[in-house]
Amino acid sequence: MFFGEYTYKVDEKGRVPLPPRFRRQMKEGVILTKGMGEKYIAVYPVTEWKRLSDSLAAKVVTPASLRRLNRAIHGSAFGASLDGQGRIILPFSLRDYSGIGDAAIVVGANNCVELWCEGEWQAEKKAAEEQSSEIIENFGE
Amino acid sequence: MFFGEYTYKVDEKGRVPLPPRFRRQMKEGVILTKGMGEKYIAVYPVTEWKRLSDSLAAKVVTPASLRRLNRAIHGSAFGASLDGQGRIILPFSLRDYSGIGDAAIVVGANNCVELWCEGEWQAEKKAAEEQSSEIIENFGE
DNA sequence: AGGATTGTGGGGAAAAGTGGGGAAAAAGGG
DNA sequence: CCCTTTTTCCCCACTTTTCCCCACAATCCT
Repeated sequence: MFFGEYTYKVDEKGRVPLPPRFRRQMKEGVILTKGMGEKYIAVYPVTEWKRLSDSLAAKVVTPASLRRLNRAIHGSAFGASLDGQGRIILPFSLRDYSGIGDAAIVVGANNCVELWCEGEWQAEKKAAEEQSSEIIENFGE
Repeated sequence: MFFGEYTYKVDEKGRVPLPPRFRRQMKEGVILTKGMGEKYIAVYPVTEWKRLSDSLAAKVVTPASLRRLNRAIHGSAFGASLDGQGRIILPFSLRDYSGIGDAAIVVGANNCVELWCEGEWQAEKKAAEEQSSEIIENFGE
């Protein structure tokens, strides 16, 4: 279970530290992918990734749209592991996609960790705030 | 069950004592989140937080808004535990959000504890006072 | 009044953030 | 095919921050 919001620098080599609390669950390595929908980088522990990947494989036989999703997800996936300081290296293609420059917002999102650039993250938070207030209002029913 | 209103100082390191009566229920650690709607910090015992988190996951249906709500809730949640003196450390982002400076109002609110800054708390109390009479009138139905 | 508990503050050890150097591996050219 | 150049990756080191413990003073309870 991941939660919390942290800000880290990205050094010249494209390395980003992950919060110490997250590291134990990522000892076995991680998978980096493009986020779905919004522009961020998703970081899955390998065990969690396998779960998702398997559940997708079970459904992928017929529908073309699912095959396409499957291809998109796996095609842009990178394996990575933490170095001695608990950092991962971001492939350039993902850094470019997400807009992350020399700083990254690291967000715990339950079963995965998300990396955002400052601007996109602010916009997302604002959007979430507007949307969630209405969800919460209707929550009692 | 938490109730009562207390005022504590926040020291230079961002530490706030919790009332001794609350501490036993928080031995296992707590989760700090932004309050919903008004600007305060909510403090949940971990067991209570899991209950809420689960019931929320069960209710939300559509994937897009689920992702966003999931992110909003987990992203603004922080784990913490009491030190030897019964204090917790407030992350800077939450202190900033709530407007809490060097003093905090600690309010027991049944299943969680709320931390308010002086100004917001006075405004909230006043608003509650004006509304409460009519709320109570309609409560039986 | 005395003891125990609590609010408040600070100091020191440990860990985390950040940056850089060097060895191994990969790529490229002769 | 081998040597040179570049890139990658791992380890080391420094600085800052965090966290845990101890200490004093005020308050509450008996």
